Amino acid sequence: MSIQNRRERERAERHQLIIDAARDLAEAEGWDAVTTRRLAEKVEYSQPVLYSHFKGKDAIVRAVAIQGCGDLARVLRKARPSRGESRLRAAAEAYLRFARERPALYDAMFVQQSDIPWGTEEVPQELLDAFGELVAAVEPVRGERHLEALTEVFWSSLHGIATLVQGGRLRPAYDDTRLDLLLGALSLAQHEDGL
Amino acid sequence: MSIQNRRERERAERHQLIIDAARDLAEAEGWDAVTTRRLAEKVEYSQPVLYSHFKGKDAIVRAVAIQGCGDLARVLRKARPSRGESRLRAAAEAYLRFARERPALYDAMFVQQSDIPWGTEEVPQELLDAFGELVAAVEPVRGERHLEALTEVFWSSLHGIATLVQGGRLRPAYDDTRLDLLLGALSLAQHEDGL
DNA sequence: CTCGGATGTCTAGCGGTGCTAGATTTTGCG
DNA sequence: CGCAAAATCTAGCACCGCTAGACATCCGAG
Repeated sequence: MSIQNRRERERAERHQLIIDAARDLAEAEGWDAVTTRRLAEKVEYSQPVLYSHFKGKDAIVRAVAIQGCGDLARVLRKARPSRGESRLRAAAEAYLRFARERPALYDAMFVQQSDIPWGTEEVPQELLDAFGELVAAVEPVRGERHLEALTEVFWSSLHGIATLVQGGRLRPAYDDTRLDLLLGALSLAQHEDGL
Repeated sequence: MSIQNRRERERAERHQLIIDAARDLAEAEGWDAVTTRRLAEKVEYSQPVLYSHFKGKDAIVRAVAIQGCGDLARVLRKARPSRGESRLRAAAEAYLRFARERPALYDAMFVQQSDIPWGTEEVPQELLDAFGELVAAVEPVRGERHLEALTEVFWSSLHGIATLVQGGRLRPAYDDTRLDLLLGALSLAQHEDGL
């Protein structure tokens, strides 16, 4: 009984150790550097141990991605607008900061294709949480518009900006103007001049 | 002299043959299926021939991507609004259709990271053309806003939608509503009710 | 305390990848 | 024809994800 528990606990710890090592290695050197050999060396076990925890390399990346969604949800929840700032802007800035500061993690979450069931069935709770935070940020400006679809537009725009910036495909000089324009467009406020 | 010309011509033809084969193979079976061995087999040469034309596999993908930008530019140029439709909508629909119908090509162009100099120096003309078409589509709704930055927002939103839809991360049921909301937000027109 | 089976871990290897050195064939000219 | 030069191929390297089977460790029964 207790022995069983100890083994399960140790196993769970090692499971998390693998996930952390994969994420750290990816953030330090990119996902190309995350090979099963290097990962095994980093956790100080041989390769087959990885496969006793995960079905394959993809499953490890998937685990990193899902936990990353949890991180993103937390970041968005803590993103509260400073005085005079809209909640929408606070969320947008937090989202883009997350993508900028943790590009490899963001890549695993939303760029690399994976068989995470984003569809209707069995969506990870972490992703629902993150999306829920975006919904909450959009709600104040929703007006008469469809809340979930509008949130998808908001998310898509942020995602597009994040990935195109990361790839060096947008001009850094426009970073601020671009965000202002997006927030102005999504808000119901009539586009005031002078910006 | 003439022999030289003939050789150069044959070489150019084979250069293009490789690019076409890579694109076709990617569109048929995904980029994972594009290995140097399979590609060499498809063009009926051995692997080293590929390396006499391109520095490496990345360079082949890059060539495919750049020519894809030319395709996109052409598609956007031909996208003329039907009666009652805004030019912005025509461009958006053409862009999303391109991404949907040629996902592998789109992936090479804007998702896979590459060292194409998107920055200031030496941007491929094809990309400038494509971006120019987007600028032209945005111009009518620009108002007092910064044209290039607004176009970047438009592009980013389309790109975000295209990639998230491709990854199955957005709900297909909202496809139409989502686009309506985006176009409504970007247009200066006050968001009319009933949609 | 010993021993045997279950559990856990490792070594070694398979078929694949991108890429390249050196051998080999083809080419075109004197 | 003979032969240099150009073009092309064969064969191999180091690495990849993954796994079968050998080996080590552990725990409980006698």
